[in-house]
Amino acid sequence: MKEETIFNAKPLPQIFFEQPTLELAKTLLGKLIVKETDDGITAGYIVETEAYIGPMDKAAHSYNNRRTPRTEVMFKESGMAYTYLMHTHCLVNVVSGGQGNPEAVLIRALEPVAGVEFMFQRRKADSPIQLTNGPGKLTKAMGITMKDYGHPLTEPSLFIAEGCQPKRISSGKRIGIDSSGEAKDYPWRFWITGNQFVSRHQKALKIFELPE
DNA sequence: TGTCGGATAAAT
DNA sequence: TTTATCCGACAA
Repeated sequence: MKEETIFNAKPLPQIFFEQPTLELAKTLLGKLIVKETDDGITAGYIVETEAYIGPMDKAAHSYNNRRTPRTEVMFKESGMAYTYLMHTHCLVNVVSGGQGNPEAVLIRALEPVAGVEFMFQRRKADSPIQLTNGPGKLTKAMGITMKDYGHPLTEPSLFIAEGCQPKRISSGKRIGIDSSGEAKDYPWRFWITGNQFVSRHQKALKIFELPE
């Protein structure tokens, strides 16, 4: 698996991104995210996501269809990268919801698969677990920056590929949005049940068993 | 636990 | 011009 998997990894087609945001947030789990830079390739399985459904979600930057230079890409077609800065950190989302409907899925944690040596070069960490177990950590480890804003994830040098199918998915409240009114309790955080690379442990509100 | 960093956008 | 944010490093 590893290098050969990556070498052969092909971007998923556009149609993959054209599913409802909550479905996409779940089906992204276990998929491979791949980034190519001058250093080489890094890749990891997505193990944690959060859905943001702009028009009715107070926690989303695009709440109430708020349209600014920052959120502009969320109004475009599904499958683009929405990167933004949170203090000093870059975070990456997958745009969803279709053109004119500003929704997105935040990538919150990865299980490193390839290019771990490059990740350690970019980030100080004691173990591979610490390398990509948070939304700001994984972008730094993979070299994802604001230059990736608006990049279609169906094409190199930043794309999503087939990975592995999780057996169980947990859902719970999203992280870090405590001042977003009723939206703070929406169960729109998803993670692979039991995975070591998830950013923060939390009691699951619901567990989904997936077919083989 | 708490502080601070320093882009973007809302609130004042 | 001030405050808040989908976070993380470090101090204590």
